[in-house]
Amino acid sequence: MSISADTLRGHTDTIILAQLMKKDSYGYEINKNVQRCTGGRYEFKEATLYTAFKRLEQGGMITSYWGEDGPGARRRYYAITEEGRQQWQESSEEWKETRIILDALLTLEVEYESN
Amino acid sequence: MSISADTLRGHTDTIILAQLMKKDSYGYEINKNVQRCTGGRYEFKEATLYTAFKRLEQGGMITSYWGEDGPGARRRYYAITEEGRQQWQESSEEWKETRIILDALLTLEVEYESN
DNA sequence: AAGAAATACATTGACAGATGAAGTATATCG
DNA sequence: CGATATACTTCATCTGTCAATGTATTTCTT
Repeated sequence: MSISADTLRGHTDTIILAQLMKKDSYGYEINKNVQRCTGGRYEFKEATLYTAFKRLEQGGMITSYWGEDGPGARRRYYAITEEGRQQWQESSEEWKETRIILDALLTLEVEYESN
Repeated sequence: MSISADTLRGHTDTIILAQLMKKDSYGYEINKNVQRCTGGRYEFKEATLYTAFKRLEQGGMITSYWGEDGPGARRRYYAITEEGRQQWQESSEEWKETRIILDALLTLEVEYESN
């Protein structure tokens, strides 16, 4: 089974931020990581990925720099900012909440209990 | 904390189908149910809700009929079709998969293990 | 009885995120 | 030498969300 994009829509930015929490990285590598982490069930379309980088950079969540000129194609590396770390923190908290709510709404087996 | 719409985008149709799995219902009631189930953390905007009904009906997932003329404003009831039930089944399976994958991607604490 | 609030549905235009498609460039492998 | 992998970029288009606006009825409040 592969995961439809609309289901993950809205999580794109947080997924990228999560990757950058570990270390600076670049588009291609991040996408390979996502593929690996999901057992090949999901990958970003290139346009989605680079659109997200632009959005995140404009929002001050990440900064970018060109990698050293080694062999191979040039890479643009991204680094998460302090603001980005906070954003990731908030988004992943929200995810935990969302998960519970969606369990309730999609299956209707249980009602959501507030704390 | 309330849940941002973008995070739930893509789940709208499945949430509605889940409600209709129980019994026929109408827009206003479904939305009140969603509010109740989420402890007030989420509700559909009206335009979103009625857009979704139209989409689902055009896709053959639901059918609709006007409620009996009782007291109160007229209500358009919706009923889930066999196709809709199958769709709900698939979508909620997908949700279980998605949940695991997003846990991995958003927190990066674990890698997704395929079966 | 008058006015506010709740119930109930519908449409339209604008906006944001995702994406197909196309393009640029280098390195590696057979 | 051609195919494939690596790596980034932009643009036009599509889809779902939603603010705004409108219609209509009933119930609650004073």
